[in-house]
Parts: sequence; C-alpha cells; structure tokens
Amino acid sequence: MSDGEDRPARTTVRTITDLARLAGVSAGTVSRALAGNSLVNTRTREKIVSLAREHGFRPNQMASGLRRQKTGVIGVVIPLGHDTRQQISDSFFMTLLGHLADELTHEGYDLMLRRVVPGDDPDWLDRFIGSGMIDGVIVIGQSDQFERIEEVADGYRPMVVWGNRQEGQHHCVVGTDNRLGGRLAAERLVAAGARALAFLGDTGPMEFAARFAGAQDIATRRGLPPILPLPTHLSPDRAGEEIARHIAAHSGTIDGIFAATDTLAALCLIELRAQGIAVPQDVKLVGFDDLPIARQTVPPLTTIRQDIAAGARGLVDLLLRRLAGESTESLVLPPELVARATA
Amino acid sequence: MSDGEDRPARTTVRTITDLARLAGVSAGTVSRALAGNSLVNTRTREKIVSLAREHGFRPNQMASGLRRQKTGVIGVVIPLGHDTRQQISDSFFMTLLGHLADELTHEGYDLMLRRVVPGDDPDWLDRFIGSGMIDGVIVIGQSDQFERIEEVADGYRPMVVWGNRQEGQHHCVVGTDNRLGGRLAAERLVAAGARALAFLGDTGPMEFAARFAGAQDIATRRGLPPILPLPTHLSPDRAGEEIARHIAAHSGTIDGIFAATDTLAALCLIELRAQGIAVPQDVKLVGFDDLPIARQTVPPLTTIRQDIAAGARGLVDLLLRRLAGESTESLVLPPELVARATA
DNA sequence: CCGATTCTTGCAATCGTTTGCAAGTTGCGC
DNA sequence: GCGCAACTTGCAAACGATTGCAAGAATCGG
Repeated sequence: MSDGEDRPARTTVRTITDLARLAGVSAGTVSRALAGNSLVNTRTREKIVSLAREHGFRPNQMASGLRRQKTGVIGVVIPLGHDTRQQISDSFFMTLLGHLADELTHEGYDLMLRRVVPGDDPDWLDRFIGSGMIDGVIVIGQSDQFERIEEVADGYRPMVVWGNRQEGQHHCVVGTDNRLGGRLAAERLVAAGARALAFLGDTGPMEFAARFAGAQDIATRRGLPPILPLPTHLSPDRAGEEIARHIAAHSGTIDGIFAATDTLAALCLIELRAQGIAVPQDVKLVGFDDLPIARQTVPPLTTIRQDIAAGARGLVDLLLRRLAGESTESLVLPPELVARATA
Repeated sequence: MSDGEDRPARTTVRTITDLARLAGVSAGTVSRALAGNSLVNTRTREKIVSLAREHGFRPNQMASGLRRQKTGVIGVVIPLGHDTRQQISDSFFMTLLGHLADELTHEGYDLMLRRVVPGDDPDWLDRFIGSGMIDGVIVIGQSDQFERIEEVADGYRPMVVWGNRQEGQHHCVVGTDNRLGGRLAAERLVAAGARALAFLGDTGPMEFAARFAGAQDIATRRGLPPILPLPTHLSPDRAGEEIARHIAAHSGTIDGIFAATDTLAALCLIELRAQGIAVPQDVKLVGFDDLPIARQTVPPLTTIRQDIAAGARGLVDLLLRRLAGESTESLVLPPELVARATA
C-alpha cells in the first residue's frame, strides 16, 4: 500500500466539463456515463469512470439538485416550543436522531438538521420546506405547533411527524400510544399499592398531556382521587429544584409518582432519597421512555418503554413512501411496561 | 395590467421570475430587493418584499447556492471507525451535536449531518467535501482516521476536527487535553488511597489512548505498578457483560478504576454493587466527561469534566474564521476534576 | 435649457449538471 | 449497394438565482 509514486501534474478537474475535455467527449456524455446510463458505449463509459476516479472528481450536488429538482436530502427539524434548552439534555430526541441518521444514510439520503424556536419565527416550517434544499421533512415533536403543522400538511405531502396522534388530524404521524402508556404506568402504580397518584412533568405538550390523561383514566376507573399534576421544566438544572420543592410540599400525601420521562424520574429518585423517602416502600415511581439511564438508577427504574429504533424506521419508511406518491396512514407504536424495582 | 394569459393559479409563486411578473419588474430587481440591496428604489423594494411575504415566496437555496458558490450549510460528519453502534448510545457526541446545532443556527448556518463507516468507504471525507453541498466541515472524532484527515487537511482549509491534538499535526483540532485529564483522574485515585489502578475502556481510539497515557504518567511518577487496561466496547449492552467479567476476574487485586467515559463508569458502578464491592471503600472510581448521568449515580460519580458547550463554540468559531480566510491554531481545552463521592 | 451626475432598472451571462432532440455511425438484411 | 434499425454522441435548453454592465430616468448645477 505504498503511494510514493509521483503524480503527473494533476490538472484540477472540478466540473463535468473539465472531465469531458480530458476524455475528449462532451459534457453530456460524461454525465450519462457517470450516471451509469446505458445510452453510452461501454468502453467510453469505462474510460470516463476511471478518469473520474483518478482525478477524484465528484459531481456538484447543488447543480445536480437544481436541475433534477431533487436533492437527496431529508430535513429533520426540532421545534423548541416550550423549553429552549430542552434538546441539549433530552437524550430521547438525540437517540431518535441517531437512529434517523442510520436509517436515512442506509436509504441513501443525507440529513439536514435544523433547530427552530417557533416563537421567534412563526414561519419555521414553510421556510424549511420552501428552501428547495430538501426533498422531504421529518418533524421531531409537535411541541405546541400542532395547528401550524396541520396547516402545512394539506399542501405538502412529503412530511412525517413524530408525536401524538389526534382524532381526525391531517398530518402523518408516528409515535407511541401515549395514553395507553399512561394507563400502563398508573395500573402498575396501583397494582404496587399506590392510591394517591401524582404526575411529574408539564402537561402542556401533547405527548405529556396524553400520558397524563391515560393515567387519569385508571385513577377514575379505580375510584381513586384525581391525579395531582406536578409541573416542571425539562432541563435538569431547573427541574431538580422544582422537583425538590414538589416533594417537600406533598411528601406523606402521595404514594405513587408517574414521571413524564425517565430523565425526570431519575432526578426525582435522587430527591426522594435526599429527603429520606424510600422507593418503592414509601413511594412508588414509574418513568417513561426506557432510556439507558433507567437501568442504571438505584434502585433500577420501572418504566414505560418506547421503541425508538422502530419509531425511526417508521418515520423513514413512511416518508419514503410519501415521496414515492403513496398516501400513508399514521403509525401508532405500542408502549410496553418494563418492570424493574421502583414500582 | 395583466399579460393577457388566463392563469387561474396565480397563488403559486415559486420562482423569483413569478414574483417579478407579479410586481411588474425584472427578476434581477426582485433578487436585489430581497437581498436588501441598496441599489433598488425604496418603494419598489417595499412593494416586492410585501408581495413576497404575501405569497410566502422563498428563494430556492439550491439555485442561489449554485450561483454564489456557497450554500450556507456546514457539514458535520461522524466517522464510526471502531464500533458502529457507538453513536446511538454515546450521549457525549449527541450532546456535542446539540450544541453545534445551536451555535451554527445562531451564526446563520444549517447543519448537514452524515454518519460514515470509513471501513466501507475509504473516500468518506473527500466525498463529503467534494459534494458541493457544504461550505465547510466539522469532523466529530478522529476515530482511527487520523491519517486520512491529515491528507485532506493540506488541500482543504474550512475543516475543523474534534479530537486529540498530536505533535506537529496539520489539521485544526479542538478538544480536551486528554492526557492532562488522565493525570487528574489518576492523581485523584491515588490521593483517595488507591494503589493498584485499572483503566476501563478500549485504548485504541486516540482520545482514550491519551487518557490512559496520562494516568500511566502518574502511576509511573508515584512508583505504582503499571495500569491494567480493561478493554470494552462502548455500546452498553456489550459493555455491561464485559465489565462484569473484568470485575470478577480482578476484584481484590485492584483498588482504583479510571473509566474512559461516564457511561462506562456508571455501568461499572452497577456491576461493582452487584458483586458486593463497596465504592469508594473497596474500590475508588473516576469517570470522564461529566455527563448528566454523573450526577445521578449512587453514589454520585467523581469525574473529569469536558466543557462540551465550550468545545462546540470553539469548533464553530474556528471554522468561521477559516472560512473567512484566517489560518487558525488548534484549541486545547482544560479538563477539570469534579469531585463527588466515588473517589 | 443643457450637460453631467446619480439613481434605478433591465438584460443577459453565469453557476454545473441533466436530458430531449437530432445528427452522425455502425451494422444488418435483402 | 441501399434502406432501416439500433447505437452513440453532441448540442443546447433547461433548473432558479445572482450580478456586471449599460441604458434609461431623474436630479442638479450653471
């Protein structure tokens, strides 16, 4: 593998025209040859291809995209409606993003990532779609932008959204059945002996609202008192304090906590321990997501699992089918109780 | 006045030419108006701008990029040399990515994310750079591709790499002083009373090798026996088992563990507890990164902090300066000991 | 009122690739 | 040797926005 050979003055060949001159053919022929187009003679093609390799030529994707009216890029946008700091810490979205990158790469697409703050730019979605840079878009999380997304959905097909499914909505969504997840969580708490339940987390975002509603379903069905909402932010620095305050205010009156995410549950566990409350003896706790951290808390966290990898596969699969012109139904994934030691 | 053609679909104004027709001016004028170019009369500009807003017109970024020879997109590439599954679980890279997205958005750039497996495609870096889609590139992690990156660095300026700094290297790098971090970790272990040290993690990747070397520096200086390497993979599923085996094999003979990352340290903590080994009484443990999880383990993890946000700022700052034609030095960030309860 | 400035605006070339069309070749059967 | 396919290839027009240049309009000093 020695490359000590002196390369003869390598003329820089940037454009397809440069390469055409070198090969003694026209630009059109080069284009066809590089595309593996059968219209071009085999020998000519081989010559061009080897010349291209030798000079490290790569066709300009901008020009190609402009002409073909497709870019080979899928936009992934994360609207930060509630808590601007959210993503940095929320490993759920990041994990989903990782899987999306896998899937899209595998399908030959590149991924263009954009974080937006809808409050600052109400036009965030149209701007991204209208940029001409992307063939389709995946929206990660509806945040508080449900209406905005609905508006766009009618006029723009290649869009799939991660989030919660609503009755009769227009946009194609992939997500966990959050309400069912909420039911599973509450059922587990109740089965473990809890009677006075609380929900830890902001009930504003659609997903969380559904989880809360599911838990409330069970409380109602069992004739338990209504579930107490304990709102928090998502960034760990702020959430820690807020949780501490909630626990201090309600310790003794609640014996079961359903946390909106594992991240919050883990923080909650720390605070409970700090305030001398035993889990699961004094208080039962169930999280949501089944992030890696759920396995590593002490005691390990009982939680509701979302299949993130399946979600990513679903998002990409549906998007590709929409790109191909199919019209697709939304995909609702079943959550799953993972019983560990906190409830 | 109308141009006489019957156009029922006057709502679709996709191109600058459509808008020009609507405004009764030429395409060039529209382009100038939208660019806020002072060459165009104020009244004309206002008319065009309001017309553009009204019809939701957005200039096509592909065409613009092609003509201006710049795209407003920065490529971020993650080479997966060692462990293909790595990224999914490694929240360090994901957190860095989040901060990068923040910084780049703030500077008006979009982010194109690409994951590559250099083993499958030795040409990964040139391919990305040569695509014409990006104005510059940030490489996250040198992986085992140091040489490849060096080769490219001489011919392509707008590239900055996250990783470890080597003596006399050509490419511009931002990263923590891993060797110093290793020293800090080992010093802490020794100060806490440990004498027989082990390093938990693969020593292949450059960053890890430097951390290991730093720890070894201290062991040598203090006349301690050489540090025992306990290699593992990074994905938690495989790492868990491997760690359990390591601990079982060496319990009793080692009393201080320096883990290559907090993720590994957290897993290690679980296994130590499972095998009845008390931390920090029987074994001291120090991690690396100071991820959120470090605060949430029981007991909380003593670790070496990398300032990820500062790293992201540095990467973007250096890249922008290189785009502006400056030539820049590498940036080495100081690690910091965060003393908690495991050592 | 004229010539010289200064503003505005349109024209047309350009970025690099793709692709419909037609011209040029070759081969083949008769 | 001719006519008709079947191949190859080149030409030139897109794709949509930007920008140098120059022409037309407006302004101004004398």
